[in-house]
Parts: sequence; C-alpha cells; structure tokens
Amino acid sequence: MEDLTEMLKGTLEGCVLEIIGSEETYGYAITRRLNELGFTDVVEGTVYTILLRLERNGLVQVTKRPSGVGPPRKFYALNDAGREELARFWAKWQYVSSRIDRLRKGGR
Amino acid sequence: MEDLTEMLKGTLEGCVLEIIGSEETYGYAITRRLNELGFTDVVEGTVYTILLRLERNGLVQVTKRPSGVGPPRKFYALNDAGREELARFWAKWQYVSSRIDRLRKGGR
DNA sequence: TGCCGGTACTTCGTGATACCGAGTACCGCT
DNA sequence: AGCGGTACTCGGTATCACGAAGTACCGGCA
Repeated sequence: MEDLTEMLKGTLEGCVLEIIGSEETYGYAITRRLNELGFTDVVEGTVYTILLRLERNGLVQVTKRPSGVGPPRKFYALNDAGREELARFWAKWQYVSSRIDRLRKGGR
Repeated sequence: MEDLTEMLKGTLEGCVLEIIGSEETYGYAITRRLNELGFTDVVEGTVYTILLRLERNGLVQVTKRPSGVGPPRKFYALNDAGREELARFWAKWQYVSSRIDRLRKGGR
C-alpha cells in the first residue's frame, strides 16, 4: 500500500496505546507488531517519538529491564490516565470513522 | 465531540474530494456540508486551504460564477486526475480503517 | 445615506504529528 | 575483532488542519 503517513496522523498514537494496553511491551516489539498488523512502513523512530510523548504526558508507566539479547528494554504499561486516553481515542475513532463511512455511501 | 483535528489529517482532503465528486460546489457550501455531516468544528479557512491545494495539484476544474447573494463563488469539479485520487483515497481509507478495527477487536 | 449581518474568498503564521537519518550501545556468533 | 540483530535517542523536515485577520459583495433597516 502506498504512503499512509498522513492518514495515520492522530491514529497511530492510539494504536500504540491499544497495543500497550493489551500487554506490557517495549518500543522495538511495538514496531514489529504494527508492521505485522499491516502498517508495514512504520519505523522505529516514529514509535519511539510516540512513546516519549506518552511518557511526557504521563499516560504510561515505564520499567527498564535487561534483555539478554541486546541493550535493556523500556517496558511500557498504561496507567489510569492512559486507559482514559485510550477510551477517548476509541470514542473519537468511532465517531470519525462512522461519519466518513456515511459520507462514502451516498452522504446525507 | 472533542478535538478531532489530528485524526482528520489526511482524511479531510479526501472528504472534500468526495463532496466535490458528488456534485459541483464551492468552498462555503462544502464547509456547511462538512459541518452537517458531523465535522462541526471544521472552519472555512481549513476548507479553502484544501481547495487551493487541490487546484495547485491539478485535481479539480474551477469555474467562477456570480452569486446574487454575495461575492462570486468558485465552483469546483473533479477532473480525471481528481477521480483517480479519490479512488486512491478510498482504497487507503479502506485499508487503514479495516486494520485499525481489527486491532481494536483483539488484535492478532 | 450609512451601517450591519451574512456570504465568500485569500493569506500568513502556528502547532501537532509522522518520518528520516545519524548516532549510540548491547549482545552472541564467527 | 568484526558483524548483524536488537534497542533506544536526538535533531531536523514535510505535511496538514487550524486560527486570525483582512478584503469584498450584497440586501435590508434605521
């Protein structure tokens, strides 16, 4: 699929939030997960900027753990604020995607 | 609904394309149409920048016509390139929204 | 006649976001 | 010692929606 970057703006962060919400994980693995979900062009740099933003905004709890196969990993888990933000994200997604689908089928 | 601007990035242009594709129309009316579709916070300035971009990218044909109730209107219609771009937009939307919905329901 | 509200478009600047590239660093294997 | 895979950081760029201000046309009303 051709370039999706513009369309992912505003949704990619929500996807990362959802992934973290379903299991405590770290940046490199999140990138791989997004890639296998179909977002093949998402690269590490993008995910890390999102993770730093989530951390700065106080939506996640971070734990550093040694890896055994490389440098230590920063594991991310949602806190209460993160879970609320995730719920808001899905509400927005539901709202936007339903309106766009409606526009697609004949509008009104 | 709270702020949707980030989530609309990359999709609002496609929505405008769809509206123009279904009927030849002009900026002010497109804004009202988007508002009644549920995108209540979209303002004229946003739509006009999109329209100028579409024109600059050669996706639309523009016709200026007097209005009778105000200044002349710039009517927009899709050309062949615009119809192709619209098709590409819906293909991308289909791709992205289906993956996100899949992520939402349990992932895999 | 003068002013106001609604219609209609333009332009400049701002903020948020995804992306890119380069760099740093840890590890096991050869 | 070097290499590839793992893992994170940082600085800069492009794109996009938005805000604010300005211009301009028109009808109606005091």
